[in-house]
Amino acid sequence: MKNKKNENTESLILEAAKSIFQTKGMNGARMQEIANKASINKAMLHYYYRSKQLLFEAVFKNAFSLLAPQLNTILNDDSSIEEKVRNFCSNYISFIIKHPYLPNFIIQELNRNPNFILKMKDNIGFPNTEKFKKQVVLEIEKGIIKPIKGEQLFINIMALNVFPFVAKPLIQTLIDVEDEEFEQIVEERKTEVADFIINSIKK
Amino acid sequence: MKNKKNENTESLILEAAKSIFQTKGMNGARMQEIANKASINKAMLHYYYRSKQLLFEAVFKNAFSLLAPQLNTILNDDSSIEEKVRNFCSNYISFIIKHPYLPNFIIQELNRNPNFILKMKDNIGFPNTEKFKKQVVLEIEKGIIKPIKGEQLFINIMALNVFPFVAKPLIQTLIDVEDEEFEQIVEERKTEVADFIINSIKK
DNA sequence: ACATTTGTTAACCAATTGGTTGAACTAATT
DNA sequence: AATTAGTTCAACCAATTGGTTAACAAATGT
Repeated sequence: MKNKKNENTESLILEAAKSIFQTKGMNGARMQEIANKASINKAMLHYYYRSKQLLFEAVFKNAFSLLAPQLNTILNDDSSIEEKVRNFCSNYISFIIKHPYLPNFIIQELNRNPNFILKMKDNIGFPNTEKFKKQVVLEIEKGIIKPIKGEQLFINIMALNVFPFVAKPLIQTLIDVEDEEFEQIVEERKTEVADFIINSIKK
Repeated sequence: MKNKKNENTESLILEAAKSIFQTKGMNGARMQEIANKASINKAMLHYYYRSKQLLFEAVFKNAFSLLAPQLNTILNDDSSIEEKVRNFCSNYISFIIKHPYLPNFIIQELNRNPNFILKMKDNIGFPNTEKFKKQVVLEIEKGIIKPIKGEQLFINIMALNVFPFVAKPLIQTLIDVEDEEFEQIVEERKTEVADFIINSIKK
């Protein structure tokens, strides 16, 4: 076997890189800062990941592979729209509270380099909205929910869940609350958002 | 009087800086690139704005002063909640279509430096949600709308309007549509979002 | 035991980048 | 015409930064 430090160092680097990239972005992150965080020499970053770009891509893929399964719960689950919405809002907000920088990181870096997501699309497990859209059509036909395009409903669900995390500094200042109260408001949204959506679409 | 080129160059720089900063952010922007865009020498940027930081702040304030009045329409207007929501969704989405990079720019840079917004707070015209919150309480008492916290309703309105622009690359890939169709979906949201909100809160 | 591979570091390098300088240019003012 | 004040530029500078190198240390295999 190899040096046992090997695996240790590699994941140590990834963890440090995750933390720096997710808070400062590709452009704001410094290789030296990542090395410091991992308590190793800067040359090691290149030894294990060759370049800043490749290290960044490793972090990004790692982040996206964490997010994708969350989205798939609402897209591929077999329960009713109402159940899915209630489940998703609660679980997804819990998930983001645990990974607060994640959605913003992904959104920001995809804006910086939009065709970067194409590399992800090939992976199995990449979220697909087809099943969800069909289900929306079906429940409308059955008279369970009011007419709405699947795409619009999906965007609304995402927006209501994710936006408070992405725009936290702006929103927090606009509604003039401190951290503690903001966290409480976000916590409330686990059910608040679900109710808001169901109220709107349920017949 | 001074050289008449003066004012011209200064606003030329601001326009170029706006374009570069809003697409690449503070960290991604290069002074040389801004100078190129303005077709002037790099030294001129420092002659008129002293430093990258100050040039950036000028751009940021400019952007924020464009956004603030938009928010104030829904916060300070005297019409009913329903009217305000319908008006705001239509006007705000039209506004962002004209300035597509603006919301993301503001959100991104506030995440990078959260206490930057405090400098804005002093300015008159900084959006304040007090009146809106009172109106929500009032319309609930009158039985016009269902119970909901003003803060939550405000966050929902913002989220549904802004999120598609902020997360465009992600959403567009997830729902698998090309630019043209995405623009059409966004256009639909001028009324779609308003209906969605009203449906949810109207008694 | 010894050679080879793998892991780690300090020092170094070339390119980039924000910022400065001093001279040249322009247009009012005296 | 000379002076003055503001404007513009080419060249330069120091610091930062991603990346490399060469030597050393620690495992591993034979």
